[in-house]
Amino acid sequence: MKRNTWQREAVREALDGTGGFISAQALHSALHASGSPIGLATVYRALGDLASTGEADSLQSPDGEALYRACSTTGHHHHLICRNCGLTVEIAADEVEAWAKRVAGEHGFTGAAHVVDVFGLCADCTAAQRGADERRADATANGSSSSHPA
Amino acid sequence: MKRNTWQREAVREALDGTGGFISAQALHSALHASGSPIGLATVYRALGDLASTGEADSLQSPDGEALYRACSTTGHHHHLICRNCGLTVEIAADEVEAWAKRVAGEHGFTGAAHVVDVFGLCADCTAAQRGADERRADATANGSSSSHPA
DNA sequence: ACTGATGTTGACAATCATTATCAATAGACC
DNA sequence: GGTCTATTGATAATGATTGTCAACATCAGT
Repeated sequence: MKRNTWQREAVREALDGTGGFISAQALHSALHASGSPIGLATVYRALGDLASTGEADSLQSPDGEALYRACSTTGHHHHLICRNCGLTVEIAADEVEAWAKRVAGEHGFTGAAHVVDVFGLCADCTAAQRGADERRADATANGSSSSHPA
Repeated sequence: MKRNTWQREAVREALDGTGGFISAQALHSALHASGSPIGLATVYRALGDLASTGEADSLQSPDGEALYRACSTTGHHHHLICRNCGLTVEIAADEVEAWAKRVAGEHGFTGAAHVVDVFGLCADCTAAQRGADERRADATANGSSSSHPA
């Protein structure tokens, strides 16, 4: 049988209280910081459960960490994520759904699923960044790798 | 200075000889199997280099592994990947590019980048699967998790 | 409220991918 | 060939995640 424990609730609430995506480790730290003695393994389990129930979305950060987020829509949707502050906006993408299905079909693929996420700098971070850029004029290119996203 | 070593060539060729995406570990095993004494660390380094040069694309598998692939187009493109056999088709997605840029703009985001990949079953695997489904009538739902892709 | 069966927890060990270390090696240019 | 130094590779180190298992807490029935 499925039991309700304060630990699971704690994880759910902590996740709700977070604007964007957060890693299991970070969420555990946050909970600890706010006085909860919850164990790391439990956080992982709770997040896994939430993700499989559809109550939370998960994605892989470019450095291989799993990130979770409590989403308002239980249905299908995508994300627009600020790569600086983590602010996340849920977006519908009917066009893209259709496109994915069509492209898959054109190549004989069935059971099409897709991963679609947009990363960028939110308005606030863009402003902050611009300020920073003006202050320092070092033209050093950023060394970030992560080829695929573009 | 940048030196040319047979190791880097070996990795490049092994990657070229692979249809779809492959993990660093798997590529290393493959190289070993074909008699190359190349070291694991070197495979990681070579793949990292290829990825940062744009000669290879990389993405995160749902279980947190980094997968690499030698792509014909050095420019920007996306992938249609068979989740069963790994067959990969490169696809252009101008519509999606435009969509991503527009959505980002609508929410005040700048520097929009995106991750767009379509997973499915290729024609061959679909056929094979259908055959298998007919043979066994166990209606057990698949237990796969991985919430987000849809 | 009491109790028993069992789902759940949490500390820790184990695993797995990836990165760092560093002495030995081998390209590139003379 | 000789020198300089980027590169290699065996191994240790790191970091995220999962497995283990005894102790515990929850829920249903009383």
